[in-house]
Amino acid sequence: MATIKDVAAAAGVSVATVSRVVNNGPKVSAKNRKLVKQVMLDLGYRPNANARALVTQTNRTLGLVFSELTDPFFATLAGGVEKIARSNNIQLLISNGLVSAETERRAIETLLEQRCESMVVHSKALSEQALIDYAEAVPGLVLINRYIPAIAHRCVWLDNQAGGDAAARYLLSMGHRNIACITSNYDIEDPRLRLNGIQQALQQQGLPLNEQAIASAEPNEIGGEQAAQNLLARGLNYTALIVYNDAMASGVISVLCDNGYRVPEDVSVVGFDDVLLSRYLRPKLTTMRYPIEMMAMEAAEMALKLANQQPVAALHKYLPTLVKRDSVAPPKT
Amino acid sequence: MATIKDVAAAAGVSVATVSRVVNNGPKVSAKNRKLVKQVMLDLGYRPNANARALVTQTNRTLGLVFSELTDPFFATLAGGVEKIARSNNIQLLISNGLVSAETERRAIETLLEQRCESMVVHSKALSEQALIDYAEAVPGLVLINRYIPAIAHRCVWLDNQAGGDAAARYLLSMGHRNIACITSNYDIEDPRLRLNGIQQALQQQGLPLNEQAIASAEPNEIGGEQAAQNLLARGLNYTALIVYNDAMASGVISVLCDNGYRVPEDVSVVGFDDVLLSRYLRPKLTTMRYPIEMMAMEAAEMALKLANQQPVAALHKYLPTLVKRDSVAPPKT
DNA sequence: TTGTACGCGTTATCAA
DNA sequence: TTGATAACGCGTACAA
Repeated sequence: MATIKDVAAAAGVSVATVSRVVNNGPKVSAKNRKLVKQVMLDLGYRPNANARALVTQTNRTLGLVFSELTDPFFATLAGGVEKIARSNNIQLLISNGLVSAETERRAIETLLEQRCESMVVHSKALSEQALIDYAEAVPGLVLINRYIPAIAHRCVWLDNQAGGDAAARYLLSMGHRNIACITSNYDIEDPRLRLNGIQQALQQQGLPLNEQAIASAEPNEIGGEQAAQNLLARGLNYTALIVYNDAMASGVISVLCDNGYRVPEDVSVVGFDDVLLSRYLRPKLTTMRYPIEMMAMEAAEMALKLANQQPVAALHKYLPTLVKRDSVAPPKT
Repeated sequence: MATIKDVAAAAGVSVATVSRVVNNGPKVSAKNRKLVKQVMLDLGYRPNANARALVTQTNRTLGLVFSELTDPFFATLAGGVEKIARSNNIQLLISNGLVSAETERRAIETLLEQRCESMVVHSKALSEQALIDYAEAVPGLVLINRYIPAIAHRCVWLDNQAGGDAAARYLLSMGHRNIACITSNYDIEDPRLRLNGIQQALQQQGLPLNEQAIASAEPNEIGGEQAAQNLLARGLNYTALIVYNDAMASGVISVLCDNGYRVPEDVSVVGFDDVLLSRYLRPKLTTMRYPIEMMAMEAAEMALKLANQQPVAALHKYLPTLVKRDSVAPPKT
């Protein structure tokens, strides 16, 4: 591929002049500008971003580390980040963190090697200290969906416990007393916090949430099917189910229907996330809205600002809100 | 951030030695190797990928240009590419092409400036000639979901016409004679080809496909709803609908249900893509499977190989296959 | 086994 | 308005 030298030689000018026209520099004669532009076109010249990054010490790149492109929830997250990157003319570099601490670390390291000045990181497995260290090393790093007090202003997160609480309260207010949970079997804090919230709401009514009433599996459609089957196998006598996310909920409803249970007449179901899917399930899914796109956009904007030494607000906490649709009804009496 | 010089100075060795241990070079004493490694750790040294790319003339980066991270179909595509990139230890650079020729061009140009040696490109708006030119300039470029005869070996694509044909044939074989289409209003070849296939199958039975029986809208859930409403407004007297994709189909079914039509008892519906969603819709959606993840993986592998001057097969054509689920039944007589 | 020095493609400084 | 030229951080002949 043609370099700036090739262009300079072919145009009979110095590399400095070429560089000036490339960067719309001020001091270059109209004649030369036109000439150089033509030569660039002829030679198919494109400035080498690597060389440029080397000397300018900045590469207009936003790194995103997260786990699963294919999951609608994460896709929405990535979409939000991408929007901000694009509107700021910033390249998007994606690094997959899967779920393990080791891969998450590698994902961040890779981004570090690329010297991308801003990053939004979705990390569940890395320790708080590790993340704090990274945040210190990279001014433009912001955490999404995780709250670490020591670096609170670098975190954009959702109050999961409040979400669990709100879901449970809603069901209670509808008259449900036999409530079961289907949760994620990932060893991260989100499911624990949501469960805490649920438990708290139930306890306030003097209702326990015992082990028997909790089934866990992978947080996707298949997992939802499995967990629902397990619950069924134990003899289902609950009137309502709080499910970890909408993907699982779709699997749950599917199994419920296949086994002759009507939703919501026999069993009510509440999801979490409000992924697009939930509007097209039948019945339409009642769920806790997780404003992930907005959060992702804010995280990306923060990352860009921080990398530019601009200040950001101190608190970026979001609350899930209840979206009432058709999957909840009062229990049969 | 610490450079190789810093490390060399701190360790009291030359940059060459440091470089050797970074790259696991052969000739360096165990003592020095250990020493340097320790210093790198202390200083938090990370090799600068830009500088490295500059000298090695390769940056282990795979560029992906496509339109919509948020769309499950494209998310699956991106997921396939990501898998291959990750398993080959290659960075993923994402460039958004939206739908216009101009943005698609810019997306590719950006990747070009990054000097990523392999790219998988999903371009619908760019002209054949423009893509041929790019393919010539970048040996590791492969096109996905598009077929250009002149560079056939660089294309991974689906036979859309065969898909339309198969869907229509299936409906015909079930006894349907009044078939309508809901299609995408994007000005690209895919909807045209699928429609051609449908028309061809119908004509073989002496059935016309007139304008009245075609409604178009954006290829997503909302678009599906709108198109279905339009069809309804015209007075729906069809027994079966072939819909451009599963997302639209979910919107279509939703509107149908809301208006008292039962699927499939009153109206049969066939989708396209076999996105995960289709398994969780009620009724489960009968659809044409678009093996997009497999195709994306192949495209990524090809791109990597081509960038490495390794040969690839001449033909990469895929056929959609019918997935029978519950949204099609014989017409009422 | 180790170190010196050049070049990768740019930008930016300083003279001219 | 233009042109030499010194960085930027790294890999790698080549020499020691």
